[in-house]
Amino acid sequence: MNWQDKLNKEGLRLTTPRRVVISVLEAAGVPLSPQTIHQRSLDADEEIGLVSVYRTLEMLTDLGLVRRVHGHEACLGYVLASPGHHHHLVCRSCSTAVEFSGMDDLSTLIDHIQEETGFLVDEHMLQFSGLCPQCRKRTPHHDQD
Amino acid sequence: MNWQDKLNKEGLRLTTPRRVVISVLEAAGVPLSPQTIHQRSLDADEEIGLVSVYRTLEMLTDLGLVRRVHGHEACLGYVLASPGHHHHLVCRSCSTAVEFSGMDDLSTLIDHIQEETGFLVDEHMLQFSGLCPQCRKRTPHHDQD
DNA sequence: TCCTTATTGAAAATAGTTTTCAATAAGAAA
DNA sequence: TTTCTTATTGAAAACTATTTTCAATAAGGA
Ligand SMILES: [Mn+2]
Ligand SMILES: [Mn+2]
Ligand SMILES: [Zn+2]
Ligand SMILES: [Zn+2]
Repeated sequence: MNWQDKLNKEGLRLTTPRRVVISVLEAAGVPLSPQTIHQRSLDADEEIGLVSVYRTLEMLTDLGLVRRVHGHEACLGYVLASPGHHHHLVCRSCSTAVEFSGMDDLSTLIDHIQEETGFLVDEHMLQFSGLCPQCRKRTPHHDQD
Repeated sequence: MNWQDKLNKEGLRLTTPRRVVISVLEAAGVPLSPQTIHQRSLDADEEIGLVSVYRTLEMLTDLGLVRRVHGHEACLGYVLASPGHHHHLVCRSCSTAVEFSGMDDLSTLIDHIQEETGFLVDEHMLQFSGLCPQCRKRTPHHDQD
């Protein structure tokens, strides 16, 4: 299903600002902040308002089509996300972001935590960072620690 | 080692604002925002500046004595942290935060991700939320889903 | 007790995000 | 295609969070 249908199905309209935000995110493939998305759309001679960037990101996040990616310190930005439960792995050198599920290993961990703490665990946030294959080549090797 | 020594060891001074921030965090046991910490210190008749709260939190975070806790949407706040690598589990009802390590299960997951993606994974952020034992009792039961 | 300097806090500056509201344009219907 | 409804836009203002500046203060070693 294309973007037009995805939005119309929800009674939403595929407008120029929304088209532009989506295409900037598609072209980037790395997490981008609202400001950066806005700047890149201006660079592409698409004069949309920063407010619309915020509103589009919120809307797409609600639909599960975009996801926030966080670092230890702050929110790194927004990336297009495929539907369903998964997590992101971000390269600390070039910011390339890839998705993974990791369901099986995590459920083992969650079971252990529930037993140890007595908590009922129903939500989690998990993100990894490291070096992508390309950036590993450029960086001097370290032995695994 | 007490707080006095922990700070002096680094050439830092244990001042009134720092003492107050620490005692508010100790009394709370749940993640608190800078604003909340400031308000609670005023409530306790300790008139410190909000700026000092920010500066103290940054300093303690750098020393690894305090940790930021995040939700999917935003930063939930700061909690005292024991030294070393671990994660937090936060109750979505009463905000109680407990620590856990989960090293073993995670390293299995990390190995899988490294094999699948070719990334070198060297950092991660993992946080769980759910219901603590007390809050489970107060809440109508749901079967595990 | 003295002295050095790390630290404080009021104020201003900066940054990020949300609200408001009249004008506009998407897309369903005719 | 044209019309009509209303979801959406964007400039401006409001709001909130955080950082910087700098003269005054106080921590703690000497
Ligand atoms: Mn998961
Ligand atoms: Mn870990
Ligand atoms: Zn990379
Ligand atoms: Zn609870």
